[in-house]
Amino acid sequence: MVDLPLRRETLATQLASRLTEFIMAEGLKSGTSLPSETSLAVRFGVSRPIMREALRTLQAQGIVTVTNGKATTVRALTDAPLSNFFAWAVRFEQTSLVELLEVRKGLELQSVALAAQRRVPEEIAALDATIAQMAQALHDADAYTDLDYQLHLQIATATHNAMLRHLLTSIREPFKETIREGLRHQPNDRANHHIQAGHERIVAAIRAGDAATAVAAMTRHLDGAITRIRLNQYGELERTTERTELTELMAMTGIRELTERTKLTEKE
Amino acid sequence: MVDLPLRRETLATQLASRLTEFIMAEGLKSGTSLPSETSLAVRFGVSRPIMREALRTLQAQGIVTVTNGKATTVRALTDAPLSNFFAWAVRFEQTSLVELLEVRKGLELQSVALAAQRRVPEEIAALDATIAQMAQALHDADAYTDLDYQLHLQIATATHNAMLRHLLTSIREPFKETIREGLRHQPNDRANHHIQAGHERIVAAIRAGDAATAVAAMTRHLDGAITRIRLNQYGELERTTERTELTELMAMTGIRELTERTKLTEKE
DNA sequence: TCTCCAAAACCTGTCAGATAGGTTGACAGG
DNA sequence: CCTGTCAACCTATCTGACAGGTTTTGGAGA
Repeated sequence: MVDLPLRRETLATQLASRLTEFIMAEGLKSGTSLPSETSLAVRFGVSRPIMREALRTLQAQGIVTVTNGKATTVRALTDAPLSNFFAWAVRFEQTSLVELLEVRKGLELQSVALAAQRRVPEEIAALDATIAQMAQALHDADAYTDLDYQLHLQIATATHNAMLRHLLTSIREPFKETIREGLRHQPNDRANHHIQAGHERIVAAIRAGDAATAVAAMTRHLDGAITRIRLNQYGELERTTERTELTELMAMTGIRELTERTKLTEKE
Repeated sequence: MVDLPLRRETLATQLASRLTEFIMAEGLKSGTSLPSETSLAVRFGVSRPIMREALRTLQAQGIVTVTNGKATTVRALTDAPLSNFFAWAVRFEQTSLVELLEVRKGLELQSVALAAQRRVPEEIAALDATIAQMAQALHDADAYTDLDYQLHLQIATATHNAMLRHLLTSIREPFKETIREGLRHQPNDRANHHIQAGHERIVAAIRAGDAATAVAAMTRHLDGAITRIRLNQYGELERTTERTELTELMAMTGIRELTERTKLTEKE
């Protein structure tokens, strides 16, 4: 006798799978309407509430859009599910921003590399425009943060890899508020100019189509920072030479007390 | 007059947000039980079906586990939502495996780099054990595929970055079946040994704690392959020298007709 | 008094039926 | 041709009920 329970999945869970198969089988493209809840419920032999639970699952997975009054439609791929995931991972404190930043580093490096290889003139122009705006927003933390976000997004777009762009967009969101806070509490001219210089180096390399240099610049922009956090954990902050980069990193990761210590050190 | 619609969100959608806030506010850790659907429905002033729809949303987001008979519990972070996302992106044909492979490259490079820096003796031992098994499974496509998956997972684990591991695990799933198929249809001794040698180089660098070499080895394992796909698109396959690496890549991306052409070329 | 088992209590799973409210298109009237 | 109204259809939400799995508890038996 087997003691393995059969069909442990609820109807709604099974339905969710069936519905995605249904969408695939019918070859429904994004924007296409699904049959009404009632007819779907009849077709799959379940009650309407159960069908609704299944549709909510698909909605949460970003597969369909449900609107009152209209028919449910198939949705184009969005980064909403990814954003949700990263946001929850951080909020639930099962993932630190440092961990996320390490992942982001891998993605950003691949991003600049591909961007340098594939950018078209319009994308270069857009990058230049953003850089110019950033130069004028050096003292406006809010504006600068938004432009920074925009710049990295434009780089990701220049890769012509939608999945990479989705991931970078989503993974960056949890940082956004923290970066802004960091910049607000630390209006440091030297640091700001240093950050801006880094951005310009990256864009210049992309413009030149020089992937290796672009990666190097982005690495300098992100990498050293991560290791310096760890150095600091071992009490070796004082030996760190390039404090401005450290400052930038702290702004990104929201490590406040470290910021305070740096300020003190700098005043001496 | 503003033409912004007011409160377009459904009760269930709003509830999903409220529930995550509720979980956070109560400081519920993974494994903790939530109140019953009925009591939650009463507490938030909605009917039970609506509360169920909200809980299904959280379930789809991987935040809770709903089990018949038991109370709903808060769930530890899983890669299920990510796997879902990547699988759907590929199945819905909005993302190509090449795009996914480019993303994966960024993650894998960061993965080996961190693994080389942070691996502990037990992890080195595990990697060695897997490599040894792979050496003996060179002619068993199924076994080799599983071991390959296991190896990359072990590397990701050695980064001690759970988020990176989640992403790599999830992004790899869509490839799995394709890789297996590729290896099955192409029992090429030279190619197999070449793949195995690449794996051994990677593990050796990790063992030595040499991040740069590890990245180089992983790059050789993944990178050249991507560009060669593009070269082939421009009809320059014949000029490509290292065909075994190309073979490996095709197995990974499931480009079958390319495989056929390579075979023919090799026979000459 | 302690052990064990069965029933009760509680929980999720599912259904039927009904009402409210948003969306669209057709059609009549200006 | 434009406009306003109505009908048809769709999602949003609720009530109430029953089925079936899980845990708890209380009583019978040792």
